[in-house]
Amino acid sequence: MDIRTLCLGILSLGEATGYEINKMVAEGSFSFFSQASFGSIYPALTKLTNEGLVTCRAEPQQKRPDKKIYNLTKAGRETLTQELKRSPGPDRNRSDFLAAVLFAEAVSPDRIQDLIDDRIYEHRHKIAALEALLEEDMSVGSRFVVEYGVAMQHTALEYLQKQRHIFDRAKPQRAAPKGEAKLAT
Amino acid sequence: MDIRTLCLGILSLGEATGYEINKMVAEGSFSFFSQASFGSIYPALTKLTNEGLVTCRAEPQQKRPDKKIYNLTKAGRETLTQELKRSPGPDRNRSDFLAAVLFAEAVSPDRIQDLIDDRIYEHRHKIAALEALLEEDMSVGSRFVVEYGVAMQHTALEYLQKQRHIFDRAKPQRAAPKGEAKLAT
DNA sequence: CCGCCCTTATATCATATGTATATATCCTGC
DNA sequence: GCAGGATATATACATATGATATAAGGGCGG
Repeated sequence: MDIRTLCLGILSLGEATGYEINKMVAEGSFSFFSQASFGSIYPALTKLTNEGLVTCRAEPQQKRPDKKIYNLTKAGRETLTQELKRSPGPDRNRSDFLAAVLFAEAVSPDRIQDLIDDRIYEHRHKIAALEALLEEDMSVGSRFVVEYGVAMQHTALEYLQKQRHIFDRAKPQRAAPKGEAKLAT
Repeated sequence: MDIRTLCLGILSLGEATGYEINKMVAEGSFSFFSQASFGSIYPALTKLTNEGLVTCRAEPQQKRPDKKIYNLTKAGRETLTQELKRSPGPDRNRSDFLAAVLFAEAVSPDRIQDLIDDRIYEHRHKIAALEALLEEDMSVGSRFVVEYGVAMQHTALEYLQKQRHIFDRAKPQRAAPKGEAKLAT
């Protein structure tokens, strides 16, 4: 799903400005499954406006750039519906933490415990933040997504707590993990 | 973590060609936490070679382009070690599935059950593939990463199985999930 | 037994995206 | 009183993705 479709989807839930979309994606409940920034959101909204998939209404503000409030058009809603008919691509998870653990094993094994302990601390904070968010009112879909996030965070936390000692006496290992197995799909 | 550092990390586990690195990242145990393709790997290796962080040795082949086998240099190993001293950035998870569920709620609620059922099917396959992979020999770090993946897949599967009916009678909802809550970090 | 697709192996190009910065003002906390 | 963050848009630059090119061999179905 590209940023254009993401913007279409967010606007299907109600009008918004580019700034608000960025906030939702960067820190709101959308931050679980998407990621985008000004540099991609503003151009995407401009393009969508030119293509007639969204409308843009400027609201003047004092001593500040005009708010540009975007709304989905009928054509935009149809484009989104078409897009959702296609089966979603696979998840793409990027974790510098897991990479760091795997590489630290070969290069600086002393670092692994710190890496894991810091991560446990972060998971606890994230879980607290998500559970606070769940107190608020939200749609069935939003709650589904946030609770999904909570479940994943809990699993990661428990895994790290259980496994944190497995590297204790491990010597640096040089055996290359092979990529033969067909996991992808 | 950029692709350059990823390549450095993979090469710290043993020499490899660009093609092999791609395979590891696309389908091997690295596919859990990273992703990259030819278009980024080949330029990264070329740049690393020019900077003296890796060496490149060409191995002639018959009727096929020469294999270019890359090795980490001492400088490369030091650069990687330095990089690993910095605390890893937050995970970035992109899930078209979760986005589709959230957006389908507003635009085509009938689609949600199919989306979830397809996803349950995919999770079961992925778990089977990962458990097969665990039968093989691998380093402590690789096993740590793959088992982490299995745990996450199990949680996602169970969550979907438990929650798959919550959308049953849900009407399309328009309430915009707000991005106010401070989750990010 | 012929075509089609997959694998091996490199490489590049157009486009999409992320990072950092620019601009300008107000508010909050120290 | 001032640093830093929030509000709000925008763009330049570097990097990443996805598709395509080249070239040959093997396997499999029709």
